[in-house]
Amino acid sequence: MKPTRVTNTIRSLRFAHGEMTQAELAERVGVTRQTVIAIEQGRYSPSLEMAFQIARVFGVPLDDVFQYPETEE
Amino acid sequence: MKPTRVTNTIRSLRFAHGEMTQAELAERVGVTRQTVIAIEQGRYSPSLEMAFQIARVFGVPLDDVFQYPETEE
DNA sequence: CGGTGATGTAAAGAAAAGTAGACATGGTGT
DNA sequence: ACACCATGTCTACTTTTCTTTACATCACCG
Repeated sequence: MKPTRVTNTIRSLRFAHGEMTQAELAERVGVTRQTVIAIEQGRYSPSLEMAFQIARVFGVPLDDVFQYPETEE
Repeated sequence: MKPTRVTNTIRSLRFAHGEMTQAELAERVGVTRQTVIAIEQGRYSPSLEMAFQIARVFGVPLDDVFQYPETEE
């Protein structure tokens, strides 16, 4: 399982939105808590669909949640 | 295989960028031509990582390439 | 006509993402 | 001490994404 290059600010956004728990975010997005943990820790990059859903929960554009660094293979 | 809710403007962007072929886009993004075809046709939504790479090839923000409709479960 | 390049389809399989359940830990509150 | 809750880990499993190969079609050009 290669770690993804995509980083995110989910943890900050959760706290900025009323101490939202991982479980609550998972439920709102429609995935399991396991998945939220893995994404938040950057263990793998989510599907584009899930990325959009997460951004929507926080009411921010996708780029505010996920960042992609310069291409350095 | 449920079709994704995510739509995209890859085809237009390819033509807007000097008649770029699917094969060339695939090579630039680092995936196969098959994958480009499937994404372009919306048969499934790409990984967030690939979405970022495609946007980068065209030099536009991710939202210019991919759109996510209102949540209608 | 024959050849080439761009696009599309299909199937098998590998790889990554996502699920489900069990269990561990640290904090907080009673 | 005990219960509770949020977080995290692990394993095994299913689903989706992506690859590889092969072949079909269409337009264009010689």
